Amino acid sequence: MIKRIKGTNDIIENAYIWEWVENKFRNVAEHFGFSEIRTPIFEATELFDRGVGKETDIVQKEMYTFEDKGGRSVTLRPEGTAPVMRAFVEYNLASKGLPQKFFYIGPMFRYERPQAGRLRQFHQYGIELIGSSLPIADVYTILVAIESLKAIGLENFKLKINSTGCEKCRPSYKEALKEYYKPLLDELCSDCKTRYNRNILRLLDCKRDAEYAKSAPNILDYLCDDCKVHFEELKSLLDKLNVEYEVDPSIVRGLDYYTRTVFEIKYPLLGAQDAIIGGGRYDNLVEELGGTSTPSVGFAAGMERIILALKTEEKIPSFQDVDLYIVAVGDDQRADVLKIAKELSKVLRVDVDLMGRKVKSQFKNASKGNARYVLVVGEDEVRSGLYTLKRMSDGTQMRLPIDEVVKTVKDS
RNA sequence: GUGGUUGUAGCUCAAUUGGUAGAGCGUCGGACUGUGGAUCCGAAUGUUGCGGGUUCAAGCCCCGCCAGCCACCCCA
Repeated sequence: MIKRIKGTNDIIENAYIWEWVENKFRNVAEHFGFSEIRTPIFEATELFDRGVGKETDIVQKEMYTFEDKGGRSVTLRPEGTAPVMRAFVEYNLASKGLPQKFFYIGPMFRYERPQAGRLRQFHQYGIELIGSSLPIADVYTILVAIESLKAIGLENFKLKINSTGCEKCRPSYKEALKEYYKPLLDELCSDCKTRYNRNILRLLDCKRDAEYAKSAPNILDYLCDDCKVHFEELKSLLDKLNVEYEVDPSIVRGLDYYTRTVFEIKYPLLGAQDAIIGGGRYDNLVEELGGTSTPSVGFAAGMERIILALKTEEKIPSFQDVDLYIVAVGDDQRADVLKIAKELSKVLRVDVDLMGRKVKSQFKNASKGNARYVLVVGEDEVRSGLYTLKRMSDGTQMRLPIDEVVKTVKDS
């Protein structure tokens, strides 16, 4: 038997949940003035090397990279921001005026060890707000994130924010961290030892060495004046909007492009993979990709994790499969049933028996499929034009002409 | 990539000191020849995750692989 690839999923009975969540998110993004962008699933490898950062774990060990038949190095996208920004630069979208606001929903690929809430093909919903350096843009982005979660009825999530500074102040902070950790180096875990040189910021969110991180220097004490003002304004705006948040200096994103604001929305009930949204500001990314410097903010939301969270709150709506199941009493009525189904399918969700079942089994089938109504088509009905309509919730029956049937089913 | 743990019917699980695989649910059919969700009766279904080894005999013991889950790691 051929089985699915490790770390991938087939969405079979839950597809309607996905559709429902996607529609809610799409709707929120559009109501905040974002328009959808669809970029390719694979890109030149160089895009992620430069955008996400060569030293990041994503690029170092998690990308699906291969050579195509033309000898190009190609990579299945591990995240959505770099491709959107590539398109922004490639089509010179800045010329249409700023800001540009995009959202996307689609599959991403990372070669990781799978576990619940972490897949090799997973799906993200995200937005990019391109062109504004002001804190109101950060807040707007955070609002879209929160309103998206609220739109699907999610409640037990927590917003955490932090600032990672900019190219002016981050170096001095990194120095301070190196000073702090230098004498501790021997006691750190092996991962942290390599991170010490490669990306010292990541020492802060290591779970094993969390104790050391507690008394480590705090980035907020090292911010330059501009970054400090930006962060203060962000917080005061959030306060004015009554958005609850927690400042958490251990929030360090794993992608190199972040500057200043970073935030995470956590859903603690999910266990180890509890970050359902991650985002922040990336003021240098456009320039890194060869465009003219354009400050931007955005976030990415993990669809699988959000749907898991939704399940813990039992907020998933039930799905009504069928409005009207049309029963053929005898084989002579099969064609009549098809004819009626063809017409009514224009306005109702209909279903019919395709297995040659007897009346009783057709009813059983209608029940199983949660049909709200059953229409019985027998010799009598065809002759008189008066069809038997049964409401399944209480079993009441009536005889009606077809247009009355449609009206009754639609109006209830 | 590291460590731990699990893998038996579509699902949840059972199978004595190794003795040749079973129950509930679900599916399908019948009781009810034009009426569902209840009840009763009946039926079908497994290369015991895969491959090898030990043994007269392996679901059970041993080795390898694969997959799921948990933690690390990573991050959404």
